Amino acid sequence: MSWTDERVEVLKKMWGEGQSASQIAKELGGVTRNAVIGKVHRLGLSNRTTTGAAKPDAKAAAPSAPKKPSKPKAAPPKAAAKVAEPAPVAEPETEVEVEAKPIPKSPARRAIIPAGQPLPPQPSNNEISAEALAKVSEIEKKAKRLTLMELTERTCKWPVGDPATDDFWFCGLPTQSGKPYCEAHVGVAFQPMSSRRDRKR
DNA sequence: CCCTGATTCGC
DNA sequence: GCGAATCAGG
Repeated sequence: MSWTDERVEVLKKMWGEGQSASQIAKELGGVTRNAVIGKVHRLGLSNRTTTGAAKPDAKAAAPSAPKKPSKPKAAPPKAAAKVAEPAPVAEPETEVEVEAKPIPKSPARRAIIPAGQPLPPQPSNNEISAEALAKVSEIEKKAKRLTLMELTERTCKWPVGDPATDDFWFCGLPTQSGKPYCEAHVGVAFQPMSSRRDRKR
């Protein structure tokens, strides 16, 4: 695989969105996360302040080559700008000036749940600790939002949203330990059967 | 152990 | 330029 313009585009986009290198690699396919990281660095976009990492001195000591500030090249000859630019169909338009940039987000709410389908383990307001619930909604902001295909053995499989809706995804955060869910979701998924007071014993 | 990104260096 | 190997941190 090679770094075509499209692939670089995806790389830039996802990296900008804060996706991890491994996720980007999976998305692109045919490359490892190392490749992605290498490319990211070569492209010059690196800083993102996530997990600390940067040890110039370790095994191979070759510190005599400082950084060279990349030259700001402007005006790439290649036609770019295809990001979400739909339908270049021939249009009898007289004005090309269309600066209307509506938010691409159009949540068409239609929460329709197929009857008879077992609902996902969404936390009902039962006896789940308020803390756990709060924690859940908290981490859902940071969820990886994986699709079904992207789930692995160690990604949280907690479903979020309605399966019948567009915004349905899986948490995707790292599982805590052999559990199918991340820490926060484990908290609400596995209730320590508390309500079971020793009835007759 | 799992993950993360950073760096080096042979290709 | 590329990315596996390696390192280092969480």
